[in-house]
Amino acid sequence: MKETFGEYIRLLRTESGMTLTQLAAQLDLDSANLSKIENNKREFDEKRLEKLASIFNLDPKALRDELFSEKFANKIYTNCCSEKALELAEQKVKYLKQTNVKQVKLNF
Amino acid sequence: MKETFGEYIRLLRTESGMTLTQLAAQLDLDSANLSKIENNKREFDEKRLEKLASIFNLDPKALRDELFSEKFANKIYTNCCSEKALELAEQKVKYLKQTNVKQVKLNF
DNA sequence: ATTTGACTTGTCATTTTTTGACAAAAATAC
DNA sequence: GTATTTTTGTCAAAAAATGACAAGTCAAAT
Repeated sequence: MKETFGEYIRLLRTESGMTLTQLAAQLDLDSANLSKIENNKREFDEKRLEKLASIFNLDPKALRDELFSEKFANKIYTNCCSEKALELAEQKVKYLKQTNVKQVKLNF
Repeated sequence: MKETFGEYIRLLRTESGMTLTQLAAQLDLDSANLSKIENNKREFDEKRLEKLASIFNLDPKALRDELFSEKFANKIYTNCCSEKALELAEQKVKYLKQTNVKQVKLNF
């Protein structure tokens, strides 16, 4: 059972005793928007992943997986597709890697 | 081992002896753009899922899962995040459902 | 060799979505 | 009370997806 990415950030932030404004500044972000992120009203932008990781001394790779898992879960939750999509995705990743399909990079 | 969504459409189409133009017309889509979809250069638009399912007599639910799994796999493949994200996503979906978090609907 | 039909690729204006920014309202602390 | 922190709403600007069309390749048929 995992919290959302926003809840995770909030946890990290409050544990380290920072205010929204303080963390937002470090992330080069408006505090109002960080608030929305923590409350699942906005997505955390990929481009701030590295900075977030370094602020809290987290493994950037792991954090990236956290962020994308968030996006996947969100997709499933709000688009009435089943968890089966996740299993299928696992197969597809294998297929893509094996065949080296040139795939366009899409933005979620 | 699964083909991409585009390859799947192409399979369905050629098996039923249709041309790009014919299928595109049924999907209310430009044939050039359908070509791109089949070649993984564009995404298939969600709003055409129902129509696609009915044309080929497929289960709309299953087709939807196929489409989203495609998006997930694509994300992982082009964004250097690991398959771990899929497992994490599974947990998160459970969490979201359990806590009924109000989540914004985001577009991938 | 030319035509025809099927498919591919590139481009671009329009539309849609996301983002950053700011103001103002709640909530919380002092 | 006032100050600080957080939340919410809004909106213009930026970014991304989409539809549309022109021009290209290729193979088969004649």
